[in-house]
Amino acid sequence: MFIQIEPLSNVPIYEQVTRQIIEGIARGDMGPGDTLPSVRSLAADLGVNMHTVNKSYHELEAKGIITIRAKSGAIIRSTEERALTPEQLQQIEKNLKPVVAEGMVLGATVDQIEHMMKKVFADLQLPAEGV
Amino acid sequence: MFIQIEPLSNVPIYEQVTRQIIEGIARGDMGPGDTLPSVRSLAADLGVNMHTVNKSYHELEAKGIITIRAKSGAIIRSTEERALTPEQLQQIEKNLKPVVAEGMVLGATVDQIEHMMKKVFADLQLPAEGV
Amino acid sequence: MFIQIEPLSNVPIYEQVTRQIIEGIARGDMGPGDTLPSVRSLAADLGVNMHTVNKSYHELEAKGIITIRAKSGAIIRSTEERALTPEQLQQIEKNLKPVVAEGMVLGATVDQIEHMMKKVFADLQLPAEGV
Amino acid sequence: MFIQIEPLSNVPIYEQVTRQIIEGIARGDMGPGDTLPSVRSLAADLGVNMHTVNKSYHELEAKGIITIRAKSGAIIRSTEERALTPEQLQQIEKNLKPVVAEGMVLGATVDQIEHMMKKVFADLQLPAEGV
DNA sequence: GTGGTCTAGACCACG
DNA sequence: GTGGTCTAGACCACT
Repeated sequence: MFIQIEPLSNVPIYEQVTRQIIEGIARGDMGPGDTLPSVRSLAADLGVNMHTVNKSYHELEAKGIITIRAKSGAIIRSTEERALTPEQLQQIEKNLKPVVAEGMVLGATVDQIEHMMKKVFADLQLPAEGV
Repeated sequence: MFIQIEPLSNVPIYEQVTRQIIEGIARGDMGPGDTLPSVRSLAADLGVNMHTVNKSYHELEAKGIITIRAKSGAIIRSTEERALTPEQLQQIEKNLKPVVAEGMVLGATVDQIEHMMKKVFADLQLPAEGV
Repeated sequence: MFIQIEPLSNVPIYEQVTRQIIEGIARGDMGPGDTLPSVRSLAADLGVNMHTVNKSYHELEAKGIITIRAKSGAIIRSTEERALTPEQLQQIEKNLKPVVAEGMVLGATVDQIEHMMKKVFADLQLPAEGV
Repeated sequence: MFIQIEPLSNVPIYEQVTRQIIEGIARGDMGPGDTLPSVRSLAADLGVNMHTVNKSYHELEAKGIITIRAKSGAIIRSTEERALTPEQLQQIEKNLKPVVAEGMVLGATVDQIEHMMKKVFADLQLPAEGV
């Protein structure tokens, strides 16, 4: 598994797990239909408690990214199953805003921020169209 | 003051204050050399605890955005004073990444995310060059 | 067979089987004296484990709805054989209560809930007397 | 507090807590704006673990019935805030169905089931219009 | 072997 | 004092 935990981070461990699984899916490491490792095995891999991973999986389910089949495992949903609601788009904007604002205030130019954006797309192996 | 607190949000109040001050500066509502309201008056305005605003100001100072001078108040530093370090640029990328990744996995297209980016720039009254 | 399994549901598969057999009987698809398919054939039909169907049949027997005779199969009992005890009536009320209460708290009107009730009766092809 | 836990029940404790809080709200024991007891105090009252009550509260939040304000408490939302979606109405029907079907198969008449319905409404102190 | 539930007890951040 | 997070370890139900 490709997940790296930073125990000292302010970001809760379960949130770190959630994010890195999302990034793994975005990157194409895992895709729709694939099964996530069992909560216990992933917990053992990461050296964290089972409940921590469990919470992460339930967060992913709440976001509509995976489906948890009791006693059977967690499966990545297909993009078709996941409807992108206007609320979700708005949420993306809401999440983007403070990051951009802080960057600007710290002295970053629009160009620099867009360059960061390109790097993120590249890291997710996505074509950064027209950026 | 232009700050709106959402008491129901998961985001801590002090963090909401911090972000909105940053957005206010990015938007040009306030600029270098300006003095932030006193901790007490802002706390009274927002109806929150004094300690909450105090924590927010200290967070802004830690980010290098303001300077707190005992008794004379909190002053916004000029952009020249604030050096944009490579570490800070990297931090922006690090903050951008999970937002973008989640958007992609939820089914947003690169175009949609870039559109959100444009809206954020527009909201911050910044020219979105070449986007 | 008319049974549809939803593998993603939180409701255990054996419980889904049990409910749908009950609904089938209520709907009149099958009646007293009829024999349920063998555990093996139904399990094969549904693509589930034999034990799962077996558990469902034993649940139906415990509820007094069918009689399991070793080797000759599971037979639906007649309504006369099944005595409706006061305890069972009370159990119905107990099961109804949380459903109704949640509906009300979520903002449903009495009329809306009664309308749902009518739809359920209609779906079970029963005359909804005086509702 | 009016909650009674049945430790032997198949229904999980956290679910029993959830249901009885919902019934309490439906009954008018508590209303919009009221604060639920803290997870720790309710847990102590009921003789269960804090996490069990915590899970119940989060279930109530997911249903849209309460809002959890971190470090401040859980508040009952007003009915206006809670939009009754068509999905929720359909869910009520889906929950009602197996209960009614089982009643019918066990030999209950439509009248008897509607009588149970009346009793439930009465218990929730609601006018059972035209039933 | 899986996730679900539950307990006990700990430390932290927020207000 | 509140909820949030995390750990450790247990038993159960389902497949």
